[in-house]
Amino acid sequence: MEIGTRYEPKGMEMKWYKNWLEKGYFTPKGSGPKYCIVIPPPNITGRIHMGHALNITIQDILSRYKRMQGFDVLWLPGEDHAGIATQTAVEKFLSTQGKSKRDFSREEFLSIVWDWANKYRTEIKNQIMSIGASVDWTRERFTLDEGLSKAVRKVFVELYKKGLIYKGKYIVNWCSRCGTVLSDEEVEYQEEEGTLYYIRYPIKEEDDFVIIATTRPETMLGDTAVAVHPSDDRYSKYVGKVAILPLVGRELPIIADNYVDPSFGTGALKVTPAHDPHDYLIGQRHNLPFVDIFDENIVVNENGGKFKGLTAEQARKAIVEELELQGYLVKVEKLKHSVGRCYRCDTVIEPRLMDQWFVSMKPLAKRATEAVEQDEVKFVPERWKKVYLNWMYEIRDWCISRQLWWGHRIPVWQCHDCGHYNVSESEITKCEKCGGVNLKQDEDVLDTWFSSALWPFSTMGWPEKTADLERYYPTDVLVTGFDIIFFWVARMIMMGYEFMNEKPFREVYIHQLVRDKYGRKMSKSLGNGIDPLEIIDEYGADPMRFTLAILAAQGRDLKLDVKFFDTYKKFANKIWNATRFVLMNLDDFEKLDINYEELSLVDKWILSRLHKAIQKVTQSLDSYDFNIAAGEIYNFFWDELCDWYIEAVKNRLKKSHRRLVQNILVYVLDMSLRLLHPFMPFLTEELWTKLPTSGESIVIASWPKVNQAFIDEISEKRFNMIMNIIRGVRNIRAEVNLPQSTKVCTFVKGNLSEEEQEYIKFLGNVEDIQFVDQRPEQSATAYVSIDTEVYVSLGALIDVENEVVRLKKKVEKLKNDMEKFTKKLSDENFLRNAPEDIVEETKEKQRIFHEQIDRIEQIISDLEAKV
RNA sequence: GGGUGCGUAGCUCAGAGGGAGAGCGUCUGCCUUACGAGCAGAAGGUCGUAGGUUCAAGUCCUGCCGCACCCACCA
Repeated sequence: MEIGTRYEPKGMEMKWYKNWLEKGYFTPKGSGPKYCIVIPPPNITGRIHMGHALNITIQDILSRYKRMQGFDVLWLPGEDHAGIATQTAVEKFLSTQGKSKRDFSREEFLSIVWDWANKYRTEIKNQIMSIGASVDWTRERFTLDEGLSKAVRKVFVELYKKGLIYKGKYIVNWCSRCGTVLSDEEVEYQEEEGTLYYIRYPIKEEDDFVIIATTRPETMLGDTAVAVHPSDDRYSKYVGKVAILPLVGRELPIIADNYVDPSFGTGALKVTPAHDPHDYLIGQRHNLPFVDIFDENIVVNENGGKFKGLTAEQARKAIVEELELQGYLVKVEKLKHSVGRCYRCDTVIEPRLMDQWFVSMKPLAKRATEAVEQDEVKFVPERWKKVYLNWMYEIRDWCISRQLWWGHRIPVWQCHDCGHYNVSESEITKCEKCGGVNLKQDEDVLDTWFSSALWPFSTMGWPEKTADLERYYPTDVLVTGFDIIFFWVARMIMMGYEFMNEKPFREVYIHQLVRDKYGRKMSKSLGNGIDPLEIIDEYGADPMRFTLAILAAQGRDLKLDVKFFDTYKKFANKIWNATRFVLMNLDDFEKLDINYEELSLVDKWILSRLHKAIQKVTQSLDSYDFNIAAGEIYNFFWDELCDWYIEAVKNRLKKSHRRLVQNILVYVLDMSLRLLHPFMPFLTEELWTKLPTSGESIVIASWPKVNQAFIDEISEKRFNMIMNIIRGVRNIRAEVNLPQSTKVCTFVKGNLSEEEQEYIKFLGNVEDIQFVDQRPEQSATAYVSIDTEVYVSLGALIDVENEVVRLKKKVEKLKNDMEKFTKKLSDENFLRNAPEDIVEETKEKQRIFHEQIDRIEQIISDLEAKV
């Protein structure tokens, strides 16, 4: 069968993907041992990025590997409606058309977002397909599907009934751009250079004052107290007195509270209970008034008097000017402090006192914490366990209401007559408490992560008792990045135990974050993103996948440089051409029952190497060491199979060994392609199906098993020697500047079989091998071991001085290496304490070095005698 | 303040108790009929630093120096 001369991924990939879908390989059969992964649903905000590509590649490697191992694999796909992110994206889109959300009713706006969602879902689906993901599309889910929405409502209602959901007025994080509150996790803190303002607050009816320090002078409009530490002598005389708020005139009690740090600023704190979480607590403790000075756009409201209508920033400027003018401003200092910003739009977060819905987390956290402590749910790499646990130990309540339109509307109908919250899974028209019909559903939607938390079971049909839940829950592994351990992983574990009474997954594999080649986060603003679709287009999905896999060591970051893709595209091409070579030599192929004893040395060598590779790849995949698995197959295929085995058998294919060699080649190639398939599904399918021994599809081919009978240390050792002899011969040619195409003659002291001589002649480009008792004149030393020495006849080309220098260098190196062993062996403690096999091994190595050095030194002194 | 990870070849990174590895880059040869997206050969490292454990330390422990990051606090 003929194939083209170059690896060309275009066209080939989608052809196979369609074929796989038609054959239904990705839909599990529903019987036998199962393996299940649910995909982390991508947001429908746009294109997938490299992080998704890595995430999907890893899951696909696992899925395909397990499928080949005979597991009934379900990899369940879907997308996330991504509340804030999507609404922001749509609003941005509308603004390019000169429109805004306010131009539409809620229903109209939602219909626009639904169009958007449908469009991007299709696009993302295509993108996932183009990577080659073997997901079961017949089970695709979306977080806003009716079924999943039902699950969301049921969970809300049940948590409410258990008293784990409550509504209350607390300080929350407000993003004025998004127009919604955020959970604590959605706020990202950054160190920023700020200013600390020292302001004089006069004492009422006294000619005295206290100085407070603040980074946010504008919030003084909402001050309702001044606080000092109870044991701060500097201020004890003021406690109980009243300060006058400059510019405003409000009377502020001076109170003592332990929260105040006497060493910060002046040790006196202005208390703004409505705009700072700590001040809020102080306000509660001391029963202070709460004065909210901002509206929803963080513009000063009527409580700000003459500053009304100014943004926070403008207000700060105006207030500072005014303070200075009136002599209240004492001094300003630079101060580094951290500022919270919205994780979606980077707007500065304003703490505000608002009435919101919360989930009480401590009760939910209990089992989810124990489960991870006891490794019922295991983190890989293990260090993330600690990160998870630390967060769980300190868990705080979760603000789940969002002032958005896009999402799951909160299933609460408040009665206008009696104020009762009617919490219900379905629309309610009559108040269950007072019977009134004046009900209004809560305007807010739920945090997008609320539905994500249910993903492992809601996608399988919960709350119905479905066959899928029965069979596939709990899932086997969750593959995700560390950045969403708190957002998502922790919450899934909590919800899984709460509603399924069972963990959602046995293991959590945490992979790296993909960064650019300088280690920076890939972002739109930096323009340093690498678009997986462009990479697929230019290099192919298989090389991209292989690149990501081989870089996926268990670290924190994956620094990605586009040039890596080129390297592994070359590898794909190598696989392509190696297969092409094999196929070109199969015109008269006939399958043989191979008798191992009949095999030649190279055959035994490659089979041994193959089975060791099978072992290593299998073990590495079992432990999520994708980089090791990929590296192993890369080296085996390129170095051993292509550069040695195929090179060696080129000659043998012409001879009477042809049949046998064809069979070994096909076998080794077949097994190699299977090992490669999880990494490079398209290429391996394309090539494997062309092999004479192949079946219907490599997707459903069985995973290679290690056959101990093929592991043959003796043949490996012997062929290793042959390789070293050949390298030695080539080396000498390079040393004396002979082209490798120049045939040379060699002399051998020792024993080599006919077959071994054949390899040396063919691969070393050696014309003739003569056996001798000692080194002949005018020859260079290519190889020296205890029982075998190989010399290359150079005739007049030999430069004795050069040869001496070369050998001396070699001896030097050998001596250096031997030194370590000699040292060890002369150490009594080593001999006494080291395990016997190590001592023996060391002695043996030392002996080998010693003899080699002896031999070469003798050769050197012979040569020197002649000069 | 609490925690995590990382310092190994010029670059990017593997390796985690017994002779320092890969890819890229560099240098030298090769128009060898599968592949120049290739083949052969070579140069290049006191494994951040100081101690400790051990017969034996890139590898385990401790301190230090650098670089990232997470959590909490930040008037």
